[in-house]
Amino acid sequence: MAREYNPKEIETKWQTEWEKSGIYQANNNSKKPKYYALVEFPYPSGVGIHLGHVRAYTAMDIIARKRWMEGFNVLYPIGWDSFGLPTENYAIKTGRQPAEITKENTDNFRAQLKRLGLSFDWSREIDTSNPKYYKWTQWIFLKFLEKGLAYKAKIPINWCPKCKIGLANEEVVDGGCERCGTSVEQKEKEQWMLAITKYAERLEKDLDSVDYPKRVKTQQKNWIGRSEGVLIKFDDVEIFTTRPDTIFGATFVVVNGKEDKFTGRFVTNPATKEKIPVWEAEYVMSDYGTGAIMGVPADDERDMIFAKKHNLAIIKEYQRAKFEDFGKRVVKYKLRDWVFSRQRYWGEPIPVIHCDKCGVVPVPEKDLPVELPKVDKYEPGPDGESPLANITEWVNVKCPNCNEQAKRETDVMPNWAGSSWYFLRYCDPFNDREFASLDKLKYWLDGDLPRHGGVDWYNGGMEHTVLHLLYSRFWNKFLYDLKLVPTSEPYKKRTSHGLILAEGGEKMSKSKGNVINPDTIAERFGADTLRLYEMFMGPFEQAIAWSEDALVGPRRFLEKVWRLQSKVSKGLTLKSETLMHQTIKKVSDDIESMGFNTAVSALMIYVNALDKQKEIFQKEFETLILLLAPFAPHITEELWASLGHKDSIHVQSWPTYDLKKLVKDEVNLAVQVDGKVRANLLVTRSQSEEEIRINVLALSEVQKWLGGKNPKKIIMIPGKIVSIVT
RNA sequence: GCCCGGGUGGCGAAAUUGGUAGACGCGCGAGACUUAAAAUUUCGUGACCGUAAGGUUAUGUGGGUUCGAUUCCCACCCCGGGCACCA
Repeated sequence: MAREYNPKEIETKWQTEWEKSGIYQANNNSKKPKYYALVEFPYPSGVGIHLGHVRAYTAMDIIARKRWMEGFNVLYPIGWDSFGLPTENYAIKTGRQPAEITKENTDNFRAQLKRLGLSFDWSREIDTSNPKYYKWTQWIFLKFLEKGLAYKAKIPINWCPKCKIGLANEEVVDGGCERCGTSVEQKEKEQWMLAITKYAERLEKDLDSVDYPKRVKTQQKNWIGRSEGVLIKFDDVEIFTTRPDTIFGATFVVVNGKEDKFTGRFVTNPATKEKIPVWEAEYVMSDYGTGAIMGVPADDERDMIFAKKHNLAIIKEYQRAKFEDFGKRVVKYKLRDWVFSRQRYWGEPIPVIHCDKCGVVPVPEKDLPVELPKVDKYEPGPDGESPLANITEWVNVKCPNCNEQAKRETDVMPNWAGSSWYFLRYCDPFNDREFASLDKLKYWLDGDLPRHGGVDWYNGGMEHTVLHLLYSRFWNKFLYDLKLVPTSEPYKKRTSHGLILAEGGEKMSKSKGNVINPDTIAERFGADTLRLYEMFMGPFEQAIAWSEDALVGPRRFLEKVWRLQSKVSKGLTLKSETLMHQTIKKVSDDIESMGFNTAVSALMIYVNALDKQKEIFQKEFETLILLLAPFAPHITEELWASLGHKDSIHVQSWPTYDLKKLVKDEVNLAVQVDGKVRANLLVTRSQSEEEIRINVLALSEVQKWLGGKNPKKIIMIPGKIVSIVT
């Protein structure tokens, strides 16, 4: 009697074994071709990993494992994006140090991820809130400052007048402060900015050279919002338009304002020489173009609505102008510069010093990192400054230039900073002289092919396809211009996974109490079942609702695979040879296109066929578990060992298929009469079209539906369908 | 409001370039095994009419193109993601 399938026992056993042997460690000096597979590193929140992490990390794990089996030297790293607001808020609530909370959370995350049997190279773990890491985040900021791309500007922030604190958009609920409900005001504040708009053109253009899904490219393009137009002067009001050809139809001018109102002024339309009114309205954006537009109601839907609402003139027929008749061609972008300051504690301190004499002085490189001091209280400064402003012994320093009394900058960076370059650090995670050595970056990012270089495959959430992706492309391009990284684009290929929703289709959230802990599931069903289920549950790119009931399907499947081993015998004749080759092809192709649900389904079909056989030959069974290994690494390792193999299944070669053995000789042809299937006909590959045509017309069902009439037309699609039109 | 996706049985879904809609799995029904239950296993399972053979109908709604539409086009409805200080 064979042993029962006991996932808990074998999963712990093999996880320990793999950790000991270090089989997933990337090699910096390998003769094999390299492969860099990347997933978005998690924000280590207090609630632990969620099902979405399992989905994304398992998917990339399958790809990484397949690459190992295909003979690549794989880098599949992981780390922690650990600065951020929730940890700071939790620290305020509990009176504990954010660093201490982060340590607890990352320890928990690490243990949870390890229990899933992911093939991460844990020897390269990084953490954005570790001073050894953020030293380099600060260093990169100083480069931005040095090149004039970091600057200060007055920007309105959300301000709670009662708490005297700047609020994140997320902390504003229905226009009020999340904590006290007081109406939020806009307050102008000096903020550090990064000039991402200087890179707008390249960020847009270079999308052509990368392999991103179309919808991701479209999202990025729309966000950058490139438009070609002209600047035209209506007297002293300069407008921007992408449709200068419609200028003869312009009956009013609109500038940005809080509410719709007539300014009382008139300006001259340079085309018609008519005097037209200047209005204010909210629909015209102050920070796009010149903040003023010409209103052409006949050609623009929004202008039409505005004209009708306020009884403005509408000219329906007018002369078309040439593009540059009345102004000069310019390119404008919707993209705005990046507000890089946060008046918070738990982020990278911005490494500059303010000196009355010298102005803004960068912290010298030898003094990096500017470490976060420990604090006891997180109250903001009197004018809404960061809590750091209250720590006088930290704030007061000598100016590195003139040695006079000076003050540290107390703003910290946004959470996006650390994640804008982390993929570079993985290539050389413990370097203390540079953020990463160019040699190592060249090896892992294909330095010789700048147009095609970068991380080989980067998967992450749909919710990051605009901001994080754009920010990290920007940082990479900046570093590329300084010749510090080898490729102009950071990621060769990007894919995105869909969200996992709660049962019933709602978003999972702590407040709704519908969050499912992957640990509980792994405990009850096994990590292999959880992995397999998340791959099987639906299309990877789409949002999907969790269903606990459906979990038993993959579990039963694994038990069936487990039972098959008792029927394995040595033998040469393969009973399911065609199906075996089809399965190899289907699973191999589907993994590449992230069609994991159909890959699992193909494995199920193969297993069902093997299950019906009296005996299974070793090659049929080994092919099965090799194909299954990336999905369910523990059970397949155990079965592989049970067959008597001494080395791991995860270092074996990926199965290959024989093209000649993929197709059967006979095909079932559907026969349609007037668009409806009325009969079927079995044909062989050697039969001619004419022969098939005669056989089809001789079918009794076809005769019946023709009712004695002659067909007008017969359309033949080889191997698929014959369509008869009467 | 703006930008990007999606809508197919009781449920999750599949369907190559426009070519037999519903693979695979869950659930459900009937049978086998069992003292019984669980597990396993066999068969069935979109809806409607019919004892059956068979027929009709069906991919969010309405229209169009086509021998043929889940797939292409137009209009509408509903759901999800993002909107720059959540990560």
